[in-house]
Amino acid sequence: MNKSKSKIFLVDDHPLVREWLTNLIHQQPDLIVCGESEDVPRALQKISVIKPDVAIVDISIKHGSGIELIKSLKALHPDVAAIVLSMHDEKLYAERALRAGARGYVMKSETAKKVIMVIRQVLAGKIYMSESIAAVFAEKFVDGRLPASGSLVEQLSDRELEVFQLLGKGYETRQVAELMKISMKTVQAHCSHIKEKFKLTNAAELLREAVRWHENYPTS
Amino acid sequence: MNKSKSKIFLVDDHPLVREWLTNLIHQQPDLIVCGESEDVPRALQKISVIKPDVAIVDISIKHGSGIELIKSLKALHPDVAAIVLSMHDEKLYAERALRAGARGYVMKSETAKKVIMVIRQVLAGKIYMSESIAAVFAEKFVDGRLPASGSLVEQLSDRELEVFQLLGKGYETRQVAELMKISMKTVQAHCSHIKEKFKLTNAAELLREAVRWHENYPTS
DNA sequence: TCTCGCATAGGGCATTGCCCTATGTGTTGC
DNA sequence: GCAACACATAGGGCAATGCCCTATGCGAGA
Repeated sequence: MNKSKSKIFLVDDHPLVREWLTNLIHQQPDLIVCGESEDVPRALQKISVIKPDVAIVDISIKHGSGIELIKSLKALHPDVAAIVLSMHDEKLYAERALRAGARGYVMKSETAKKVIMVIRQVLAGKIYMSESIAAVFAEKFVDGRLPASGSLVEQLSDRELEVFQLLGKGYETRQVAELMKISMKTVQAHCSHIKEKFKLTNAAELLREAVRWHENYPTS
Repeated sequence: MNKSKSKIFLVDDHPLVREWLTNLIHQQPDLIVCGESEDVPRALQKISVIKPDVAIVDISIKHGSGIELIKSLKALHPDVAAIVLSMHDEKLYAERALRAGARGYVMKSETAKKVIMVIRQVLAGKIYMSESIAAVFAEKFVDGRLPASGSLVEQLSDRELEVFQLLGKGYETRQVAELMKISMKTVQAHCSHIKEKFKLTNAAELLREAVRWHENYPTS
């Protein structure tokens, strides 16, 4: 049955990007786009029906983060290989994504050729990451303990980072809770942990740092 | 000379997006991509030679912001109409972009059809913005006649500005009150007035604006 | 003088911040 | 395989703050 094409599912809230990917993939004789979705809940729903071979996921999608989707995928559909397609610099998210279970990480600034190459590698059972990310991983293997050599933000857990980003956009605690679909209490707990990690003493300083960071690394 | 197509110049550091736009534009009989660039300096250089009709600019490009590019374009090549194509929520940047001289603002989450529509509107000499952004502008025109030239901060009274700056530094209301040797109640009143003037709805947004302003205009 | 913006501040209720506790779930280490 | 740990989740409870309304004194203009 070599005739059957490998099925790719797209999760991205930019129609632009979905169109581009669809075109690109349909130019390949052995690949086909079997579905797409704009948000996490519908992505999970469709994927459980369609059972694609690969899911290409944008990190910063509406209604839940791409990282959460990848974790869910790994738990619910371990046969579906996730590839992250992000517009963000890989240093910020690649490690989190791969830890969450992604099998590839490509930036949107890469060429079309490379995207296809990554899909093929992942279909072949390999994991793709850029040389620079591979170097970071290797270093951490050798070194062992990782005392957050880069920015403090790397010390944050995935959910803490999400809260931090939303705060940076100017959302209140209540709004963050609604967006993340969790209790305000949990958001407050995340805030508390972020403050500990960053050695901040009050909510105003947390807000300031979140906004500062957001100014330098705008997300979605 | 109806044969000559309108020339579009692309400034975006994502090859993906440039490819997509090029394809899209070349499907139109009256439009053509006349050049592209990944960063601000080379964009300015090429534009001064090519003299396109429209420049489509990503806000968050490497090596200088899109806003700065638009300001330069307006100063150096006022005949080149700038359209911002951003992946960021318009509330965050649309106003800044339009103030800087952009004649259109489209999010990358819009459809291809809309992008082309905006290009055509701008070529026709119109300014395009979404309904929600237009509403914000209209409100500001009707409600408060804005000195426009320069920052909104000029609308603030002296004490309000002091509060605003201290908030931007990450002080809490209580600390601001202590530093200014006034009651917390007064600080809250100042905050309330600032929020009115800036049309902010809650304390988190006020904090965000204060920090942003502080980042751009550091005081003492 | 009357009005208007500004700075000051209190009252009062809803909301939030902040500290403590707690549970379930992975992961890591032995 | 069990213990320890980090993480995500969330409730309880009190103090602090946010936010709306009201109020006073002051100076600048009409």
